[in-house]
Amino acid sequence: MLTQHFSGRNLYRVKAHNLQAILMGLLYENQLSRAGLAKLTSLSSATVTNLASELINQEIITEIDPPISAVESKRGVGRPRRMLRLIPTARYAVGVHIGVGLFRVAITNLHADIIDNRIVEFERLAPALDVLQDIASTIEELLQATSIDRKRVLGVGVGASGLVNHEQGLNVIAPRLGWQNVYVQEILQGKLELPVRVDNNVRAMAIAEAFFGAGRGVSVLAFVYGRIGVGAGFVVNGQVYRGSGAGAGEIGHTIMVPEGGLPCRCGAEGCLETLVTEPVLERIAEQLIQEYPDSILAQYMSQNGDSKPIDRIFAAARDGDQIADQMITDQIHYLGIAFANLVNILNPEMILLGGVFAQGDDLIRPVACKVMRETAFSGLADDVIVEPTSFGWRAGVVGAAALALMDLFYQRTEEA
Amino acid sequence: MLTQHFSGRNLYRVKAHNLQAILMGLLYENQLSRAGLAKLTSLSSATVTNLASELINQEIITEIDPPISAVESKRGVGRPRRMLRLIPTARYAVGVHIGVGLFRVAITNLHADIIDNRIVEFERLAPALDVLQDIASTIEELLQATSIDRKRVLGVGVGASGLVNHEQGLNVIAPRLGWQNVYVQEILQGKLELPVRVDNNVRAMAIAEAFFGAGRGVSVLAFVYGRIGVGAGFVVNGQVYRGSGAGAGEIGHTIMVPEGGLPCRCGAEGCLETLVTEPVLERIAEQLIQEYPDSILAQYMSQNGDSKPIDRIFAAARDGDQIADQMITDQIHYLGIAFANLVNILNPEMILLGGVFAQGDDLIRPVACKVMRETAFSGLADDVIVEPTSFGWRAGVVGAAALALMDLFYQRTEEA
DNA sequence: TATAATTATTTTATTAAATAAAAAAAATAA
DNA sequence: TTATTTTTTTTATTTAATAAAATAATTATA
Repeated sequence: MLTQHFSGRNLYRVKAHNLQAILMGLLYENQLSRAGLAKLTSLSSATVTNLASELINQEIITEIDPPISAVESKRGVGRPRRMLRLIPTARYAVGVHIGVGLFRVAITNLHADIIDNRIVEFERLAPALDVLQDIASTIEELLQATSIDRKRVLGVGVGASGLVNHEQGLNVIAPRLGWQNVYVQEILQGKLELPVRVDNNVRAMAIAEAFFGAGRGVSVLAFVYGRIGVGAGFVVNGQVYRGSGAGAGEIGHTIMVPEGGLPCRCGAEGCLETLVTEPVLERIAEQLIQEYPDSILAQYMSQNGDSKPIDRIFAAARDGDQIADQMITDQIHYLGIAFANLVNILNPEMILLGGVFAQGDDLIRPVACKVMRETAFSGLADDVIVEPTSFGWRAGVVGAAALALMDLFYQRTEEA
Repeated sequence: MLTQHFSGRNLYRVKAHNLQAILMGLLYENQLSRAGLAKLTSLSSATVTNLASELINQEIITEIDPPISAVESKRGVGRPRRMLRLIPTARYAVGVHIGVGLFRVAITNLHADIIDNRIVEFERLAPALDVLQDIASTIEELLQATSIDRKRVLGVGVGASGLVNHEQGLNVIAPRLGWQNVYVQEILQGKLELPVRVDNNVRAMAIAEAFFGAGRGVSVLAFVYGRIGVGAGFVVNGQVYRGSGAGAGEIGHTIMVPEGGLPCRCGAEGCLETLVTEPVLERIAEQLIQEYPDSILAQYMSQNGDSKPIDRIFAAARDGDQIADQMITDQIHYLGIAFANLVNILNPEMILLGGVFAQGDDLIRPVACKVMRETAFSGLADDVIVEPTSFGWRAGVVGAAALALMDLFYQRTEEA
């Protein structure tokens, strides 16, 4: 049952909320005077003074030394303001991104900047418990290596793939790992003496962007990630949108071709995932090089080297291969339609791209945007900002750390 | 810019919030003791006593007379609780549903029960100002007729069709009325001495269901309305979801057939609206009766009488016409896919149907549900509750009144 | 039947927190 | 030098919630 809108506000929760409003204000604006904070939060200046000095005593925020130069940007009459800012190293968070056969662990400061990180491979079908044990050990090792005071570590955020129930910290199903009903939060919390929060990894990336990346201040943000599957995460008015159960954002399984579409591993036919993922693009490229053995594409694909097939496809398209370019255009057309559908339903202000969509941004974005704007209802997509993720391949770990930062620091709701 | 999560909590806002938590609790539970309210809101019983007596003095809530009969349901030891409940007639709200060539006005009490209502036709392409003048006069007339004290009327809610910006009270575009950028709120507020709130009419219906109808207590509610077009409204955790601009819920223009779909009046091809609206079903029925002139469908369609063609189509299907039944199944198949897409993206707990979808509920719902459950990702739709609207044809006006009730009473956020 | 136990509500005194108003601080402008 | 302006801090006050105690109204039990 839903109880949010019945819940009263106790006084200590008011203070906690106001402290967090100040922290969020400083996170968002980077530096702000007490007067500026009072205006932003609509609290009185006296209250801001009090709350700020509390945060200064706790060494979470600090006054910035006044600029020595008199040639300061905009200086007016009156007592000069003293700017406040967060001390980014006051607290830390650990982020864990669980990929397919590989996990990444990073420790970040309050700005979600990575201090140090580890990448560890694991057997794709290893038991969940073994992988989680591995993760726990890696976190311990990372904490040792960075010699960060454990008391300053807020906790661990985990971005897992598949359906994840954030409230229960439960990875309901992760098809590609063969995981089912893994209580990640409980298990990891047992191994580490730290609070743990778990969410879907794409949702975590959306959180990172909404509070620490390109999506700061955006009212409705959609993050769309494509790799082996396609998923989306939404942040609405500074709140993560998770749906009623575990499963908002499964955009990869929206039906694009209701008749005669390719079968998807989910059982349905014509899902977006059958059209625009990394394996799909690779498979089509393989077919094309049979048909056009003299193309740049065929040449690039057969070369030796470390680069992944998808990178070669993008490289071929960039180097003028019409076949590859047309193939990408044809397939990404469907991504554009998916974006239009997203716009029609959710009306986001911004769509950010991750994974292969970010890797091939120069090839993918123009096509997807054009189709989206042509297709969406009555100019609804005209002002939608579409950009690649600001975190590159780090989106996963930064997202997981951001999840911990929001849940355990900036928007913490648990009782003291 | 987005400022919600920076805003501090002033003390008077705390009290206002707690008063509203009590009102929402009583709205939701119908009757509740002070102790029950304390538990629900997590406020102390002393606080509940104080706030409740304030509301009793204002004659907004009242104590229920204790049951005379000793054979009361569940009675335990201890001092018996005194139940509190809303006085539904303490305040009233006016709802206005602007349809195509027809508007409905109703006045409701705090439970969104209709006290009295009017239905007025207007020329479909009449200037917006004339229609709004008509609406204002009808409201005045209704207030006169019911002789309700104007001081007890909270305000007017308006459900308009097309894109509506709630914040600005602006009907951005209403294609079927030829309206563009009509400042409905400003105009009506000028004509009436009452606060006015405007929103999209389907969104208004969602609000009605979420707070006064079948969707009470539902975490994520989607209301899907079909008539001449198809639209949706969402209520998430007791908050209306409106998107970043005016346009969340334009589900009718999501693309169902990306290749070879029928052209839609919106310019795109293969929109849901080209497949499952009232005019589309009628058009296909017309074609079918050419082909099958001896069918029940043909017979019903050619009969004299007042009933609308769509009712005859449904009647034919109900009376065993295979042609009509198959046609409905074929078309509603797409509605099922649209539901699956909605489930994949938003993961609602409940989907409520309005308009033709409610009229033909017995024929439509089983098909749409079946397809939805078969198509949605990994059992995500298994627990989704699908039902027809609990307000029938009143959904529009009740929705508009509900909008006013929420904005101006139960969830009012404006400063005192 | 009297008394104990239980639960709900109200009252009283206290506490937490925000804030208005005044004061102080630190600059520029006249 | 003095006035003005703006920011910050301090002081006194106000608002609102709440803990604890008291009261009320019942059932259970001796």
